Amino acid sequence: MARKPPTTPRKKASQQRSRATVEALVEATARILVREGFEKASTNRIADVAGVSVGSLYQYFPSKEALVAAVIDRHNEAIMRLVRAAFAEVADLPIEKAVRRLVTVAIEAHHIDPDLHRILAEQIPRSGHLAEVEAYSHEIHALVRAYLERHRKDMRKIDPALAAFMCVSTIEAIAHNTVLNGAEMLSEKMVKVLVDETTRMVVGYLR
Amino acid sequence: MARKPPTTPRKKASQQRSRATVEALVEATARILVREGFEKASTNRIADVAGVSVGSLYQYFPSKEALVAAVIDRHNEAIMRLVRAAFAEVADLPIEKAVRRLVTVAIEAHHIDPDLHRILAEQIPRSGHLAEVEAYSHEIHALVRAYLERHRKDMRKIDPALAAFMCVSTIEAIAHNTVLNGAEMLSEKMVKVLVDETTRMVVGYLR
Amino acid sequence: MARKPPTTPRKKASQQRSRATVEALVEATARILVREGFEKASTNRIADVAGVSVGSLYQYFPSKEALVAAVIDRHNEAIMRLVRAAFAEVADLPIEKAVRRLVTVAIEAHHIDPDLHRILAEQIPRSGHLAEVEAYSHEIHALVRAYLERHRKDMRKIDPALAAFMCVSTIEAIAHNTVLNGAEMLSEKMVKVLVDETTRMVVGYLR
Amino acid sequence: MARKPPTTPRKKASQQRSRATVEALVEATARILVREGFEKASTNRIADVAGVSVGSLYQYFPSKEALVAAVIDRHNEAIMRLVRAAFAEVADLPIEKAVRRLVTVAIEAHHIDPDLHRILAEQIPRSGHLAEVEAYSHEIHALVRAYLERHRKDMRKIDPALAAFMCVSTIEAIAHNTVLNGAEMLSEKMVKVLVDETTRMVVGYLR
DNA sequence: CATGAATGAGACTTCATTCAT
DNA sequence: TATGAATGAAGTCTCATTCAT
Repeated sequence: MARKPPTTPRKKASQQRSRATVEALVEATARILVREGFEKASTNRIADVAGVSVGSLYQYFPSKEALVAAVIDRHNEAIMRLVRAAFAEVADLPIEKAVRRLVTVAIEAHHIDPDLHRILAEQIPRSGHLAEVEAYSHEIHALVRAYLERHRKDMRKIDPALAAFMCVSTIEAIAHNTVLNGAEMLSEKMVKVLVDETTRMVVGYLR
Repeated sequence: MARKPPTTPRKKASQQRSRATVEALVEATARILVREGFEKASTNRIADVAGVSVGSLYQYFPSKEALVAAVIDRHNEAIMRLVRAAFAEVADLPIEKAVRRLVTVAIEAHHIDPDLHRILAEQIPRSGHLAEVEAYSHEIHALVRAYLERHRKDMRKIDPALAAFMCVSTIEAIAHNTVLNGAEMLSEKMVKVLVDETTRMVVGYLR
Repeated sequence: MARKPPTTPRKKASQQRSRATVEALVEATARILVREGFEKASTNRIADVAGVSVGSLYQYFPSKEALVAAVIDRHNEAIMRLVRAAFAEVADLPIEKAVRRLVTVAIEAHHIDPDLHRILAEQIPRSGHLAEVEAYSHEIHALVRAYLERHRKDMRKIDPALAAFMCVSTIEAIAHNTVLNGAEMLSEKMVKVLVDETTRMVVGYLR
Repeated sequence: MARKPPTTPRKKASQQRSRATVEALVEATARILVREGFEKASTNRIADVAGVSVGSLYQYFPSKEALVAAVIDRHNEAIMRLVRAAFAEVADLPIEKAVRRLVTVAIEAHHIDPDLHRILAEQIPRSGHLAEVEAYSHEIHALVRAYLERHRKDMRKIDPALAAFMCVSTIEAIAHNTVLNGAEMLSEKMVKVLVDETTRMVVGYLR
């Protein structure tokens, strides 16, 4: 077993069939991860579920890690699409409105695929892709910080980096716990209440 | 779906030698988890590091899971000792003072063994240990809720369970991120700032 | 009570190479059973003798039991080929001739691979293989019973199932003991005498 | 692990407590063999069930094999007590009566502890005690042969050794199959029928 | 390019036996 | 002599990865 197998996709999947295969593999990995857990996600099983041979799997992904990395990436990209859009929307909105929107998006983002989210949260450290994931984290902090600096005059005096850290930590945690803690808190109404509360907490903090 | 191997210790260590062995095994597990990661924590390696034979390992722990469970428990117990003491101290203090103390304790608790904490939080497969961990989580929520109910007259009207959820999520997240984000935020002064900020956020929210 | 690991082959050997591997594994198992006994028949050793890797073994057989089951089956199938042919031959023969032929075949059948036969009879844990073995046993009883019913008019009045039980037990035991008791009783002449005696016993019983 | 550990009892169990311990160990072994199978009969488990420590087990039995051997011996002795008594009773009886009694005893003997009998039949080859067991087998053949020689004038001309082989094989097989085939054939009446039939077969053969 | 048979290191676990107390 | 903790060889089985076809 090679100590550090590469984790970047092997080729550009230039042809159509290739792309379909790659997609099938990533999808199969995600599904197995969610439905059967990390332990069961062997490369043979993944290839099987994807409907291709192990050989083909290794044609496109140099290692199992690379496959998991691709799943992580796909999921994070989906989240980031929501998040980036929300920040664009919100750039000129007043604090209260902006925060409310961002909190809502945070919860929505955790709803994209909660089970996958939970599994990936566990697997990321093992996947050797902390760096990529931290890039997303940094991006979010930067977005928040940019918003805060832009609206600094409507807030109390506070270091923007520190405030960003506080806000991101808080919102992320509440969204995470809300969604991952399962069915008990998922009613429409409950979500609305949580958005209200979180907004109140963050806005109160910033002012 | 999954077979559930037991995760409770196999026999009580009655003699002195036994207790030393058990202790050595748990300690070795924790050390390997921290220094080499979950993947490397094989039963043979654990026994090796503990200076005993695999046979002895299985004399006291019915599975690898049970060993990890013991580590989790030991760590959570250490945290809970701090936390319970803090709540006892704080029971009659006014909100501001109480929150400040609890935030401080949260950060201290994450400092008990930050590396182990990180591993346990990130790298341990949740399945199988959920029960143990949730028990502690519930206890903390209950403690916070009890405090809030006791001091309800000094706060705005708010559902105690909901408020507990908000406060625990927030404080826990900030403490977690503060400690786990590594060396950059660990200065005495920085910690004080973070305690101030978190206290302000939570107190502002409750009033 | 006991978990029941599967004992049926894991996948059909579709390609030629596969079939050779499967064959080699079953053959190796039989050889080790005979030459070194059940205890020595570890999966690693079997794979080794078969000239393949353990991995390949588990590609085709889900457990050690399954391998043993395959050996049993192969042996029983070989026996049953003789036995079925003999019953076909004998269907219309008069009792004396028929019994003589069947006794002879019973001894021949035990000669197919006497050492393997002994091991299978004596040393294989019954649990798990009972089903397969009983199927053959039932088939033999049914064949005998069918013959007896067909020739009922040449015999005394007797329950065919009971008579089948008596005849099969007797013939099987004598053939078994004859062959397994080793070299001392294997002379041509001795076999003839034993066939005579057994025939006399059984025919005398039926008439 | 020593290649060939001794299988004879280590000491004479001269004292009373010793004898009780030895008895408890043999009994525990038999019970585990019957109730949980050979696989579960580990020395630790045996000691546990016997209510003594493993250390004590090895005080009295030099190996697990020796323990199994003791069980085999105890069981065979019990059988042989019946058998010897029966032959004594039968020595001067006419053939028909004698055979009937011996067949009955054979079935009774198999009833002493059928489950243990079945397990032991499997384990004897592994136990390295074939020799002792064959001694019993020889004894039985000798007893039958002696009877046959004594009553030779009431039979057709036949080699006594051969006739003994035929009779023992037949009676043993029928008794074995009758008892081991389980509940379906155990009614009082059925046993009587089987005794009748077996007697008829054997007597018919001898005359 | 695809296939899937083959590989083999290594993980987990058991158990007969020894030996310090 | 009894105890039971400790040992470690050995067994079963999995799975990431390679490579002949």
